[in-house]
Amino acid sequence: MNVETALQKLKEKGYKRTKQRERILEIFVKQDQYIAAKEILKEIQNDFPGVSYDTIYRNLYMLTDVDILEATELGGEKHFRLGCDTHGHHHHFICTTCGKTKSIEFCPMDSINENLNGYDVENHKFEIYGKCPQCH
Amino acid sequence: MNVETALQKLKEKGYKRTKQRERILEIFVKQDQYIAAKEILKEIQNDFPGVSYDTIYRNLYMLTDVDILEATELGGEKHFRLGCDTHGHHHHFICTTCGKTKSIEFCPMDSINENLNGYDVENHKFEIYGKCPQCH
DNA sequence: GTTTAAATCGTAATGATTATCAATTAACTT
DNA sequence: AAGTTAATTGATAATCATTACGATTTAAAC
Ligand SMILES: [Mn+2]
Ligand SMILES: [Mn+2]
Ligand SMILES: [Zn+2]
Ligand SMILES: [Zn+2]
Repeated sequence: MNVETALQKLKEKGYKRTKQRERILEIFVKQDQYIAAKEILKEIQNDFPGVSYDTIYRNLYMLTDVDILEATELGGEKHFRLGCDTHGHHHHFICTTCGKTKSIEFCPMDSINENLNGYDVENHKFEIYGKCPQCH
Repeated sequence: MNVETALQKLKEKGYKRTKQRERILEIFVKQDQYIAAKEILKEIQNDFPGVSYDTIYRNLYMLTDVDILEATELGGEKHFRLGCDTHGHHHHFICTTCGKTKSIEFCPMDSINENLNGYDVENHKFEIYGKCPQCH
């Protein structure tokens, strides 16, 4: 997904177009990896020295909510990345050094034959952690 | 695993037997669910009004390190549970209301045929979240 | 250009986790 | 049983991510 597509999606949902949002989206579009909130803040401060953490988190959560970003918890911090829209539901290998990801086109839920009768499944997480070829 | 077995394991590793450790282990042995650090603190304060958070965390991490406990991140907080030693490597359904778990005797890594050549896999996480029959 | 609700900023509060260090204690030695 | 010592704990403060909030600004609709 590119920045304009994302901003279009936001417009349709009634969100305003702001310079800060554009900038946040640019950061994510550029890199295929999970990024922590403080890294986003740091990056944005180049253009907007006075950005508030409130602005960062509010937007990250909002963008996750409208499925533009994906979130996960890495090393006790929330990390975000641009959602993959080139294919369907899938999972990721995540490099514990640089945060780059590789898609895993396999969902273990499809293979679950455990008896989960009586259980209400709301969500699931399958992530593989390690070193990518560049960091290995 | 029971408290005495766990304490024996600690002894073999050179850790001392303390009342606080016994108490922490008792809590975990009693319940088949993920518990947050602050809940452990609260529980232990009944017997040791002055326990320090340092004692709680140090022990939880140490017990995880020697494979007596398992840890995971739930809702932004570290949670711990007694490791399952009745069967081999497996995963869990986790109730998002009460923290109780159900073993899932299936590991998606066994079914991974993705090409991960050049990637160094260190770890993986597969968890299913939802409501258990009691909380449903 | 006016209006208005959304968004941002500046700043403070919260809450979990980590760190420090003096005092205590379990386990070993004599 | 008393002495020794390193591990452990308690009291407390620091750190760090995240959340909260009122005042100000701004995007976008009219
Ligand atoms: Mn992907
Ligand atoms: Mn289990
Ligand atoms: Zn990498
Ligand atoms: Zn439950």
